[in-house]
Amino acid sequence: MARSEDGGDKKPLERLGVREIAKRVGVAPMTVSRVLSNPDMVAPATRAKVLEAIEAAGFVPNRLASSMKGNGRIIGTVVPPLINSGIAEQVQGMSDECQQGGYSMLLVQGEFTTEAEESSIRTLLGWRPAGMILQSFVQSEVARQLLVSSGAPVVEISEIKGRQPIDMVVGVSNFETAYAMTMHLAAKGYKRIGFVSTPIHGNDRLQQRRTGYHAALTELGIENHASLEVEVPITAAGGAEALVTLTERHADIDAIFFSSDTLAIGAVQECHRRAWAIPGRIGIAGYGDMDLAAQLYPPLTTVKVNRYEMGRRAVRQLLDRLGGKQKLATITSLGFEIVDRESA
Amino acid sequence: MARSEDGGDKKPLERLGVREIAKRVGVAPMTVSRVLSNPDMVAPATRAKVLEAIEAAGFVPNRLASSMKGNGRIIGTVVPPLINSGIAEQVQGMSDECQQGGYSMLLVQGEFTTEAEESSIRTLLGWRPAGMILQSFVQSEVARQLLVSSGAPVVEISEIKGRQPIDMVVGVSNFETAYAMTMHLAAKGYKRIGFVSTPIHGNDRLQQRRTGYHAALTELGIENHASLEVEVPITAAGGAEALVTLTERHADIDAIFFSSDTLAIGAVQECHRRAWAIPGRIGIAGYGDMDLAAQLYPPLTTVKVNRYEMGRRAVRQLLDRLGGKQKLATITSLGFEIVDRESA
DNA sequence: CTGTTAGCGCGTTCAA
DNA sequence: TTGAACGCGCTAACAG
Repeated sequence: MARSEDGGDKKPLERLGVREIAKRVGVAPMTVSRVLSNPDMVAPATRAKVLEAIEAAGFVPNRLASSMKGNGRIIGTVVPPLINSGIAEQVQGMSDECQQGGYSMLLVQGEFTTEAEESSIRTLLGWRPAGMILQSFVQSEVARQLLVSSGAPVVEISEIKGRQPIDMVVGVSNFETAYAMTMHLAAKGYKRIGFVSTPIHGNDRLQQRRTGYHAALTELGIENHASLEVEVPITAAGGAEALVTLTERHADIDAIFFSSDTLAIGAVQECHRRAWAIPGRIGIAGYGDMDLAAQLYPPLTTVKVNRYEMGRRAVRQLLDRLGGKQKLATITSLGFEIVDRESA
Repeated sequence: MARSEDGGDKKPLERLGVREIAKRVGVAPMTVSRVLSNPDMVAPATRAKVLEAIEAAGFVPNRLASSMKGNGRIIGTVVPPLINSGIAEQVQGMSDECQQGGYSMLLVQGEFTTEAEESSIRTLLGWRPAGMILQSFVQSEVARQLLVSSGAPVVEISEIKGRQPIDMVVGVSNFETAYAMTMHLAAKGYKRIGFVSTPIHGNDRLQQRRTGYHAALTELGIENHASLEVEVPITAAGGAEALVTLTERHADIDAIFFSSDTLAIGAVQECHRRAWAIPGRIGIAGYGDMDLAAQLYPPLTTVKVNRYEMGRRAVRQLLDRLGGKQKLATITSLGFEIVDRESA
C-alpha cells in the first residue's frame, strides 16, 4: 500500500529528526529548528529548501523534546463525567481555544473524590503542562501544594467567590444565579419552591447554588424546610424521581428549581406521564440552558450560563499569562441570564 | 501561604529531578529511576528512603523525559464536536480505560474537514503517542501515510466494513442497525418511513446508516424517494425542523427514523406542540439510546449502541497491542439492540 | 543569517 | 543490588 519510490527516503518517524533533515539539506540542525519555530530568522531560500525536505520526508517534529527545553505546549485539565453535565460544552470551548493558540489538551476525566483528584493532578503535572485548568476548587491540600510548586498558571473554573483560589478563577457567581432564579419564581407568584440538585458534597458550585436558594427564601420570608430539597443522580430519571419525592412530601409544592436542565427535563417528562399541566399544576425551572431547553414542550425556564465561553476564557487566561501579559484579572466573572420561558 | 519550613527543601518542580533526589538520599540517579519504574529491583531499605525523599520534596517524575526514552504513555485522539453527539460517552469510555492502563489522553476536538483532520493528526503525532484513536475513517491520504509511518497502533472507531482500515477498527455495522430499525418499523405496520440525519458528507457511519435504510426499503418493495430524506444540524431544533419539512412534503408519511436521539427528541417536542399523537399521528424512532430516551414521553424507540464500551474497547485494543498481545482482532464488532418503546 | 556547544531529565547498557 | 556513562531530539545562548 505504502509507496516507496516517491522521492525522499521515508525512514520511520522514530528515526527522523532535525539532525537527519539538516543532513539531507546540508545545513545545521539549528537551522531546521529555526524554520520550525522562528521561520523569519532564516533566509527565504534556505527556508524553502528545508521545508521541502521536511515535507518529502514526512517529518513531524518531536514535541516531547521541545517541551523539555522549556516551551511546553500542553494544557492539562481534569473534568467531571462528561455525560449529561454540560461539561462537554466547556471542554469544547477549551479545546477550540487551545488549538487556536497552538496548545494541546491533555484531558483526565474522573469522579471528584479527593484521592482521585490528587492522583489525576499528579499525573497531569508529570507532563509538565504549560498550564492547568481545574473544575471546582481543588480540595486536596497536597494537590494544591503540587500545583503551586509546579509553577504553572492555574485556572479554576468554579464559584468565583469563597475559598482562596490557587491562582486564577473563571466562573459565575452560582450564589447569584440561584438567588436570582428563586426570586424570579417568587415574583411569578410561586409560594412553595423546592430545590433539587445532584450530589452537593465537594462541589462548591452546587453548594453556592443551594445557599443562594436559601438566601432568597429567607429574604422572602418563606419557611425554609430542608424537606423541600433532594439530591438525585444527574440523569433524567433522577429528575423524575425528585419530582415524585417532593410532591409526595409536600402536596402544596408549586414549583421546583432543578440545579441542572437534565434533571428538569426528566421532571417535565414525568409530568407528562401524569398529565400534570406545566406550569398549571407545577412550575419547573432548570439550570444551564442546554440545547434542548428551548425546544422542550413546554419550553424550559432556566438559568443560562455560557459554558463554552467559560472554557474558552479559562484557556485565554492561561495563554495571556504565558504570553507575559501584565495586569491579568485574578477573577473572571461571566454573566448569566434568567431565561423566562413557559415551564415556570 | 506556602509553608517553607516543613522538612525537605521545596525547589520548584522545574528544578527537581531524579538527580536531585538521588543526591539528597545519597544514591545514584539510576536508583531513583528504578524505584519509580521497577521497584522490585531495589532493596526495600533503599527504596523506602528514596520514596520518602520523593514525598518530602513533592517530586513528580517528568514523563516527557521518560517518553523520549521510548515508553510513551500518551493516547492521542481526535473527535467530532462533543455536544449532542453521544461522543461524550465514548470519550468517557476512552478516558476511563486510559487511566486504568496508566496512559494519558490527548484530545483534539474538531470539525471533520480533510484539512482539519490532517492538521489535528499531525499535531497529535508530534507528541509521539503510543497509540491513536480516530473517528470515522481517516480521509486525508497524507494523514494516513503519517499514521502508518508513525509506527503507532491505530484504532478507527467507525463503520466496521468498507474501506481498508489503517490498522484496527472498533464499531458496529451501521448498515445492519439502520436496516434492522427500518425493518422493525415496517413490521410494526408503517408504510411510509422517512429518514433524517445530520450531514452525511464525509461520515461513513451515516452513509452506512442511510444505505441500510435504503436496502430495507428496497427489500420491502417500498418506493424509495429521495424526498423522504433530509439532513439537518445535530440539534433538537434540527429534529423539529425535519419533522415539519417531511410531513409537509408527504402528508402520508407515518414514521420517521432519525439518525440520532437528539434529533428524534426534538421532533417529539414538535409533535407535542402540534398536539400530534405519537405514535398515532406519526411514529418516531431514534438512534443511540441516550439517557433521556427511556424517560421521554412517550418513551423513545431507538437503536441502542454502547458508545461507552466502544471507547473502552478501542483503548483496550491499543493497550493489548502495546502489551505485545498476539492474535489481536483487526475488527471488533460490538452488538446493537433495537429498543422497542412506545414512540413507534 | 547560520553554525557550535551544551544540556533538558530520564532510562538503557554495561560494569562493579 | 547499585553505579557511571551515554544519548534520546530539540533549542538557548553565544559565536562567527
